[in-house]
Amino acid sequence: MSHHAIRQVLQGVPHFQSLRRELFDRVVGMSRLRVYRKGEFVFRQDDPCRGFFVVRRGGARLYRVAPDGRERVLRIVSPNSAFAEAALFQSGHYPVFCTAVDEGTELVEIAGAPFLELFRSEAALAEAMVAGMCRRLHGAIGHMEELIALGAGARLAHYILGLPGREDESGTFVELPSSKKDIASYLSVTPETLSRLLRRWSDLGWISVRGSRLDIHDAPALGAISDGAEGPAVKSFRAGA
Amino acid sequence: MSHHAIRQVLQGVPHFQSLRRELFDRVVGMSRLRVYRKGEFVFRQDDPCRGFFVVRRGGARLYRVAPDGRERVLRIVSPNSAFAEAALFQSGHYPVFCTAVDEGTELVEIAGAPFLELFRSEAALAEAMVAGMCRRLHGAIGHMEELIALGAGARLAHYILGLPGREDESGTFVELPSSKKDIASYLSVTPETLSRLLRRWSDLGWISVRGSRLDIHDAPALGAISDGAEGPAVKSFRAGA
DNA sequence: CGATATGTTGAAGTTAATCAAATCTTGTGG
DNA sequence: CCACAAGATTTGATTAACTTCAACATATCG
Repeated sequence: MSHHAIRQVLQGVPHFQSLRRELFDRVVGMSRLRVYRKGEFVFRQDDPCRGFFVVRRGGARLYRVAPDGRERVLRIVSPNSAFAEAALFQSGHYPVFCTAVDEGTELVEIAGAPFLELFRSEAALAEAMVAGMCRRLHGAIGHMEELIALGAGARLAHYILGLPGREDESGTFVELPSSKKDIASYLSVTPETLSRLLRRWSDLGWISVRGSRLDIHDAPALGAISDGAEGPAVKSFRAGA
Repeated sequence: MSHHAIRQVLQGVPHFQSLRRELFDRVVGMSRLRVYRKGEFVFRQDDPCRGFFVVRRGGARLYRVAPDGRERVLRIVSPNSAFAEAALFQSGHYPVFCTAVDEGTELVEIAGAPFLELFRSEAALAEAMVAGMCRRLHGAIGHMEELIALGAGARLAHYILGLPGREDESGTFVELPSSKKDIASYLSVTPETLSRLLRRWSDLGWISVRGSRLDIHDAPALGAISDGAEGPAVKSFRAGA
């Protein structure tokens, strides 16, 4: 029975934290769990929006394709995070493409129409959703600032430090949530540059790279880089007004 | 009597479009109009959030200040647009600084507390707000994509073409909504680079620059630039999956 | 086990930042 | 109304970061 799994996943999502039992159950009732193969499309740009999603296992890769075929990864969604909620309230079409990162990726899909209905009748849900979106908005702005103001090295360092770290007998490490190609696209650098940066830090003894696993040996050093040390960064201008 | 002015301004804002008369009147009732001097602070980062704003005349300049004093313009708000709504639902503190762009800038301030109360009790308002925020979110993501994927020239061209164009006996023109220094900061280029780009296009006969007024003589050429022609742009990668 | 995609490394070219300094604006006090 | 000071804008020369191009190495999948 997947209801239990669905319940478990949705409980972990901020959107539904403050929801009273009865409403939460209704949301669970309008949801279903689906398993995807690696690279399988979850939806395509301009598809009509059937609902939004929460990741249970694996990952979702949101990206856009330019007219000339180049693609840009906008977000890599990890377990327990929601995505595509905004599409519900917009044009009713998904504004991006979405594929599964790993074989066996599991997503909970919350049906759009019934959810919208519930949304309209329940202020608590509305407020929780709005709060969640504000968070996302600020996240996007933060990412934006990062990407623009800082050099490639700072972006990568910041990104790595932002990944959920795990512990091990060999120390702290993080797992890249997708291929290095995608990470590079997300950070808006070429795969070559990404590779070279990892290499440099590896040579400096700050990290070790084994496939998609990065062992962090000197987080403070990365922190310094991520705060603008070293990189080019637009030195911008001093206050005024 | 400023109520008429307030009513007039708020009617033009998407957030309140779908509101029935009675609710709209209540929103008007919790708003006040205020005039600012050039460069005057509207609020500072971390100030407690008293409410949010709509521009009636002039402009609002939202920016952040880095620890070392450098500032970055995140948004320049023009008449009939709202800002700082997100702060209401977040921590209750403004996440940025805001100053008035022009002498005599007029802003409508909608008081936060009563508005939130109304928001909680009125699903229609909630939905309109959410829709507005989704728009903003997509706007931010769009801006982000621009800033990152495209070169300085493409960003500027795109920005210019996005400004509201006016007509004149001498043709089409746009008015920069703030100083070139601020525009440069917003586009994340140095003032020097901005100046050089305008110069180049001016030499090519595509535009004429007279202070903050730009006459557009060859919009298609700018359009080509803004679509990635010329610029460096991360040539990224071809499809897959 | 071979084919295709991903990741790595090296050399060269370009964009845009930085540094330095001149010129133009704007607001102020005389 | 004019001279001056402060800031904004422009221009030139230099420099560094990152992309691009090319080629090799390593995975991954059928």
